[in-house]
Amino acid sequence: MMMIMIEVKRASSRRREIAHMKVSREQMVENRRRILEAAGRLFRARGFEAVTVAEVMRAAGLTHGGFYGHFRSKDDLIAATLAELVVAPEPEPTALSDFAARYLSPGHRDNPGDGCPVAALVSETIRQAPEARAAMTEGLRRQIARLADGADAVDPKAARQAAIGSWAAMVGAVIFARMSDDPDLSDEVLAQTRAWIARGA
Amino acid sequence: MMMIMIEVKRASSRRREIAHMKVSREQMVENRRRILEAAGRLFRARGFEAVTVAEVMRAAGLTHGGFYGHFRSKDDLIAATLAELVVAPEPEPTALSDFAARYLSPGHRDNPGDGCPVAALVSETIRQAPEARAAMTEGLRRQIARLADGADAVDPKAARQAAIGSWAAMVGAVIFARMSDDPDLSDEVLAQTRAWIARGA
DNA sequence: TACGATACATGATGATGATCATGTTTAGAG
DNA sequence: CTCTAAACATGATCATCATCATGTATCGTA
Repeated sequence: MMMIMIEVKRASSRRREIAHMKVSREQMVENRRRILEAAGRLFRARGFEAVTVAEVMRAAGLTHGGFYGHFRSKDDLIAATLAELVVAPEPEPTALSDFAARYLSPGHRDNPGDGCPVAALVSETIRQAPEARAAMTEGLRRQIARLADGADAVDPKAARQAAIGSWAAMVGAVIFARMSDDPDLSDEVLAQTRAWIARGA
Repeated sequence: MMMIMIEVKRASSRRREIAHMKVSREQMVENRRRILEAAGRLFRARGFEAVTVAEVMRAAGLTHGGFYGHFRSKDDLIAATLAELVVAPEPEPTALSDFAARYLSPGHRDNPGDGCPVAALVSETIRQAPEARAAMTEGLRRQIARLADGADAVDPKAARQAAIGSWAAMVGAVIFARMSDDPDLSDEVLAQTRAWIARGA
């Protein structure tokens, strides 16, 4: 859930130094990583549509022209970013209630850019290209499995039900909390959802 | 949750008949209603960004030029549409479990255009103008109150907690179900969330 | 009944942003 | 050490909108 901050200043000055330069193979790999990292942060913070290709490249310390050397299209970048964010990470086992406590915290609500990509992007992913939906669907499968492992239920069926219900509630609650323009209601949604989940985990 | 279908064909031919015509006061009121109706359907089906002003007007049987006689801007239309969809309707009392059963049905999942505006649009509303967020927040308040009324809980505190937790789970589950490209997983999310809510309602 | 305001149609305008075209330079093959 | 292809920068292009400008015909007032 946390994110490595990249040094934008450094990247920016580096760009000047290496202007008009073919870059080493490892530098290119590093550049691709930066692009995905920047895209992950920007997409989560502002959504797929609102973020421009040029902006992602700038945040990665490059200019817009080089983009199509790394990705076929913006759709391609979106799919790759989702794959990176939701299917690449190794799932760590966690107790469901611990996870819910962190997930439903004001800190998470207030920092979408380095928060859960599902809460930030599921809804938009509905209308994205098949590859993007596939990545998000795979992420959903894994998250359900992970939470079912961390649920203390009597049997696997009950664990899976708790995982699905709790996960839906967590994501819904964070979306509500981010949308609300009333801070008290926002806090209440987080706290009550957490209590509601604890009651049945 | 249901919607009145407007006769697009009829509206379209009517447009031809009344080309270049100042319209009666009641016709203008009717036109505004049609615009909001069309916007409600299109926004829910495809999101705020993907729908163009011209398209809304066309669906309402008019052309793009007249739009600014009714609304100050597209943002203004968005706010007005949300107000219409989520705060205007008179809340009918419903048992929470009955409501959840309808809400978590495949029929609702498969017809966003005449389905719940919250499931379709909360997430995008986070980045909309203050008026839009205010309308959606007010809708959230009312829905929580309505569901709390319909919950059979021992005390009002428990009812409110059940309302918030269940509502977050319902919206999250419908979003998941719409996003999933795996029909089995999609169905499972709906069914399990419904069971999970029933367990604690 | 005549006229002025208005509701809408048609046709710009201007900005934005994805994608392409071209140039420069050096990494890395030979 | 040479050359060539690659990687990125700069500068188009082209489409898509939101919004504005103008014209027309009728509604509703006087």
